Amino acid sequence: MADPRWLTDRQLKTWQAFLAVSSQLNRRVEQQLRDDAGLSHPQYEVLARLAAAGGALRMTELAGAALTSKSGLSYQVGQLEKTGLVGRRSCESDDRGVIAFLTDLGWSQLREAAAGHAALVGELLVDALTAEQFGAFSAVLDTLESRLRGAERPQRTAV
Amino acid sequence: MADPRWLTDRQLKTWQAFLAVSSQLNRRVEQQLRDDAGLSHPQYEVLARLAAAGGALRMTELAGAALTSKSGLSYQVGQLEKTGLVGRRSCESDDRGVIAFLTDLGWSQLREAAAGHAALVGELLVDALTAEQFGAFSAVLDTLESRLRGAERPQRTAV
DNA sequence: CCCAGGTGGTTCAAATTCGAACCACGACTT
DNA sequence: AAGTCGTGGTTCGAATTTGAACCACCTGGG
Repeated sequence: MADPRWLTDRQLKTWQAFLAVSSQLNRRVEQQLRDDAGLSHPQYEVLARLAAAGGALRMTELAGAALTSKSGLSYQVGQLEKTGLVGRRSCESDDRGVIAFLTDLGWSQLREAAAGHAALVGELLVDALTAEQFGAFSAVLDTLESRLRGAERPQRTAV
Repeated sequence: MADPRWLTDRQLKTWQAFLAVSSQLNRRVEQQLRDDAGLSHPQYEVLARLAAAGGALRMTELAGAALTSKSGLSYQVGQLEKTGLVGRRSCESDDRGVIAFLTDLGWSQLREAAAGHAALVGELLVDALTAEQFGAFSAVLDTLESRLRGAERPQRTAV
């Protein structure tokens, strides 16, 4: 193979900044959720998704954005079940299916955690940027997201 | 406390897109490194930092951008030592210190992994965006990074 | 009806992660 | 020189993560 591709300093620096920001943001959010509501970030995500879907969702749908693996999801839902924030019931139309749903306790815990979470994200991500920057950032993420979704395993470089 | 802050749909969606992109990118990179060179992403980061510093660095410096905790770093360096990619020697000027350094094998493994890594990051992050988008993205990350570094624990919301 | 193949979820073992506790040493006081 | 405090790294146990193996069930074809 010919001359392999290299990244410019700027490109490399950007990539590293992305990693650093990502790691730091996660750390902060994790800490806030832990302190405010005793939840881990993955757990909060589960609750939030359930709430966004009206309170119940099939496991597969929950696994959607793949913030975690299938088994990881099973584990977290298991933890949330132990603490009584969600419950499981089987799916009527498909006996294999399992539906996770928010309990009353789950709803209220989520409500509590959500305020602090929104405040933190607002502070770290929104307030830190100008409206213009935020718009550009948002657009870039959309682009990247769809690009990433598209080619799971780009074996072929064919255009 | 008065009316808690809420995020707009757009803001929330952006935050979620960030999480998704971050998670997906990590997954891809992890897979490439594993396939190409049998390294995990944290391990690659260690090698890359060592190389960037000329081949050796103190543990503390390595822990720098906090992609992992102190103990996590100890663990990974331990793994790399087992496979012979790095070595440890004590620091002359400070007996507490430990200096990790790249072995010859480490250099060559890194060289191999680096090409594929650069290609992948180039493809997923650089090629996916217009030059203009990339510039904006880069600027935003710089802003966020410095903002995150600044206030470790924003107890006070004072403006 | 029965079988092959695919999907939805869980379970298992192994690897990794984190924070807390810990040890050894340097720096500064007295 | 002894004492105290802060720093650099490692070690420990507990929690989490992952992919692979597995089981139960649906779907389509004989």
